[in-house]
Amino acid sequence: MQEERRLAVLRAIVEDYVATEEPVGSRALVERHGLGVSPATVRNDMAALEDEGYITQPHTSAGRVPTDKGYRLFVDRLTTVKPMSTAEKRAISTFLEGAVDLDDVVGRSVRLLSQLTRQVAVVQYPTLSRSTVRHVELVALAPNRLLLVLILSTGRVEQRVVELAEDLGDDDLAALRRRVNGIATGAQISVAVAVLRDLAEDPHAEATTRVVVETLAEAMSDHRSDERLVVGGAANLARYGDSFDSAVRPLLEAIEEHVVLLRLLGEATTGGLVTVRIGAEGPVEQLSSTSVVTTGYGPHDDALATLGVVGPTRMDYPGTMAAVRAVARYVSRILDEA
Amino acid sequence: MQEERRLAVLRAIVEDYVATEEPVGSRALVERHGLGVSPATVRNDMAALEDEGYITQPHTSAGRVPTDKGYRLFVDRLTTVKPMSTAEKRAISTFLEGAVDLDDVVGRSVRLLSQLTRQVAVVQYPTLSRSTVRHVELVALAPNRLLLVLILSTGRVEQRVVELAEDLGDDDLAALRRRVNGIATGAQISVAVAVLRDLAEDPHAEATTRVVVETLAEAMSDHRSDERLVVGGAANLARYGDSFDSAVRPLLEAIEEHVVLLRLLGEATTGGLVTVRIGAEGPVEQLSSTSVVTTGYGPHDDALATLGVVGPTRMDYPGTMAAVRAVARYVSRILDEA
DNA sequence: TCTTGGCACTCTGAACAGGCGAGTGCCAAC
DNA sequence: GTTGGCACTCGCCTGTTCAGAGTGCCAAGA
Repeated sequence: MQEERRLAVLRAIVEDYVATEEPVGSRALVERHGLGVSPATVRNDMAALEDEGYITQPHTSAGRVPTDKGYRLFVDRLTTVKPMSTAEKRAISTFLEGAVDLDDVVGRSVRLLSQLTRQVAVVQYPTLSRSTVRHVELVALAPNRLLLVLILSTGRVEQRVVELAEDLGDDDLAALRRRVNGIATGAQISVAVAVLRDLAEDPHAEATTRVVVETLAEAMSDHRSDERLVVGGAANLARYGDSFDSAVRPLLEAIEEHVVLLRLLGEATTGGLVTVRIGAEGPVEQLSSTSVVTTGYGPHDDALATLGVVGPTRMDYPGTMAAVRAVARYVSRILDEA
Repeated sequence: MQEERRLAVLRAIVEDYVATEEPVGSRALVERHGLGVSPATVRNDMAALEDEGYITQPHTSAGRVPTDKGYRLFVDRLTTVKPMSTAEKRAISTFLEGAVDLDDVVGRSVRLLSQLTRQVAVVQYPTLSRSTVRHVELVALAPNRLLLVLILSTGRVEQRVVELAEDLGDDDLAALRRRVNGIATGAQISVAVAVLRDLAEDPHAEATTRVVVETLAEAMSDHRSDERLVVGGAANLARYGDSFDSAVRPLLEAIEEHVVLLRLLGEATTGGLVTVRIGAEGPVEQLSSTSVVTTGYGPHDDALATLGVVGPTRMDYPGTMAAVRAVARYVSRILDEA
């Protein structure tokens, strides 16, 4: 039972610190939370918690602040992800409902997430590799220039221009279009790429066919698109105010470097599970004072990509986790419909 | 001739202040620039410049700092936009050369511009209204669902999904495709929209045709796309360091609010002219300590959109103007080719 | 009439000292 | 195991001092 109270004290410390951004002392703690014991008792508990590494004091005669380990315990054992209110749910769903295409869905998600959490939001575009080809279109820009348009099941559109060695008639173009679509349409990207590559290397095939097919395969396997992501809510960084150098600067730099952000997002998790990485647990050492809350999303509960929030270790974990989970769920549903 | 020297003094003050970020005093001035006169003389000139409002001192017994008016004079009369070195030119051109599509061109331009200027770069997508339709593609997702893909001369692709009241056979689809392309392909957006709208309102036309045509017209006239822009180099804000609240915060907020940024970019200028708006000259009062350097770009010297840089009033104007102009020129050339 | 050296003056920013208060740790009593 | 009491430790705030940078102005010189 002391054990229980100690955890209550830790939870109270975390909550107060997140709210006030100031080290929290024993007196304030008993006053604000109805702990039913005296400050002295709380002090004993605090001393114990400090011994175990869950909290520290910035300096003697200051209140206590949670450590990364403290936040970790808080998230693992003390957090019940609070469900969103129905009003919030409705707001989310109407906000996302109006999207006209994939870009729009992603854009809206970032904005929504950053506004809900008042933090920096990151949304990764759905991966190509697991999606299927919906249609390939070939448009003649000139007799010897072709625009390839690749439309995927996720709603993404890729385009490439190819120069041909020789002019191509309308009939040839139509035949090529039929052929390519015969191969690719409906197939999974990975499969389509393999077949197209084979054809591209077939010495019996026409040069024109080969270059077109090769470019298509390239466009499909181009991992640039896997790595596309959108960031929003950078203005929320302004609220950091203090700790500019230690927190804001590296984060701003990470935001520019999408490669770093991708590492930060990590693997997509499925089934409504939310991943929380606290401080130095993350893969980027410059960001040792920021936490990352992510989850996967995609149609049919297939985690095609990751979305989440980056913020100070001192953040409202329950609220952020709830928001991330909710947005992922609604975005997935929208992708279902499309 | 004193007049001349005074201007030299102003130029020296601006250059030194931009370089050191510190108020510049009379002694430092004569030492660093070979002005050939004594500090006392410079002091007299400074007093005159201050009377005329070109410089101020933050407080008595500090050096001088240029005012907005001072920067204005500097830009108007004292600046010779220094041409880029051939190495820089080549770097720019190879960096932009590798772009595969419009998104890529825009993305690379932002990155390039922000790296060249070490500032926040903004690139607006080419406007729809002046571009022409290259091709319209209709893809049957299901018998009663159609994906419309609209390909424009600028390389932009718009897509929409329409639900049809009744199923559509392959032949009907092909006929519709021919018809729509007959109307739109090659036409200017504004013309195409007008014709399509007419058809959409024609009571004799089939319902299916009408809904498709209507959606297309909508996609074409959708001004969302005019307003799309990409921002990069926010990490450079970290270099502000001081003046966080007065400069960085409002800028971060503006970066999120694309509407504000669009106002900030203003009208696109043609013919290699670079617009410079200094401090409060701009339309956004929160950004009274930031300057904006912009120019128009587009194929065939047709200013379809604006691109530029946002930074502190205390910036390297000659260098920034040169970079903005150079990037605009190269991007325009690339759009020419496409 | 412009330039220059000299000099008194002003103001900022850094460094330092002292007092206040929040918060702790420990101990003895319950 | 809990509680009240008490001495103690620091960080923060305030006030003061001081050096340095830079100015404005004046009188002398070109």
